Amino acid sequence: LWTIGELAEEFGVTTRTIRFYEAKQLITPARKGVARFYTRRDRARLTLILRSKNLGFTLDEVSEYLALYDADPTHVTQQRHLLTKLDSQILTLQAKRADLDRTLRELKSIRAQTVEFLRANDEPKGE
Amino acid sequence: LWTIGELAEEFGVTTRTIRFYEAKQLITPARKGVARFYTRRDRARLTLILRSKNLGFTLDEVSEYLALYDADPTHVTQQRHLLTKLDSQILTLQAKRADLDRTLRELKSIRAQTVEFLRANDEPKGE
DNA sequence: TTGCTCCTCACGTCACGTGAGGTGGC
DNA sequence: TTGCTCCTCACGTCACGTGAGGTGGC
Repeated sequence: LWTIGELAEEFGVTTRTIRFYEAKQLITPARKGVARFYTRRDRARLTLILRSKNLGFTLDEVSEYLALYDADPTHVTQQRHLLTKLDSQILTLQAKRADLDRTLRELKSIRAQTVEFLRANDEPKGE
Repeated sequence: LWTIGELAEEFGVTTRTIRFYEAKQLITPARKGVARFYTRRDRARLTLILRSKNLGFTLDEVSEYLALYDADPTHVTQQRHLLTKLDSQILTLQAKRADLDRTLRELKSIRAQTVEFLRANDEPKGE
């Protein structure tokens, strides 16, 4: 079991952030007295939350996303619904990756031009 | 020249969003009377703003990013500063892409398992 | 005159940041 | 007793959303 401070430091977020996710019912830690204690499952969910947020999803979307992981594989209709959500999520992420790659190419191009400029205008003061 | 409504529809944002970027001094459209009119330069900046935001940057960061595009290539020290910023931005984006690829692989794995489950449990009702 | 798009406040929302003030166990 | 970490309000902030009420030109 981990304390909120340990988790916060390990994941590079504030304790406020972790408590906020609890208020949104994304994580439900155990209590000993008034203090919170987190299990391995809570840590796994926090990993998924932070990664999803880093990809630009809202906490409502993350909530649905977490449900995909918890999905009970009993009912076929449920699984068909899951498949639809997965496909749409995958398309969204692929579009985002295309944006990201385009921006990276542009930045690298600007970088190359800058390096070339510096090479050309480098004043050999030390000689 | 474009009106704010034309730009909003073309870029899939609200007019409120475009006016907000003006308040943050990211875009400075011309005025005819009280109405705003946007040039090709304004459109180009809006493209960069929206793409950067989609990658998770704040408007303050976008403001710096736009400055990289406008950077006057006259002074060497300025260019060295630009190079530092470019390298840090490139590293950030590469980390983000790693996160994105990891998530995509996981979603595709869950998808494959779901498809397999549906294949195995498919009830041949129509026969 | 009626529609349409434009405008300026201004309050609401989401995801936290940031103190304020207080409690519990080594 | 002093430190440290934990706690619960509660107001502030950022990037807009969402009306409220009003103006201008085809």
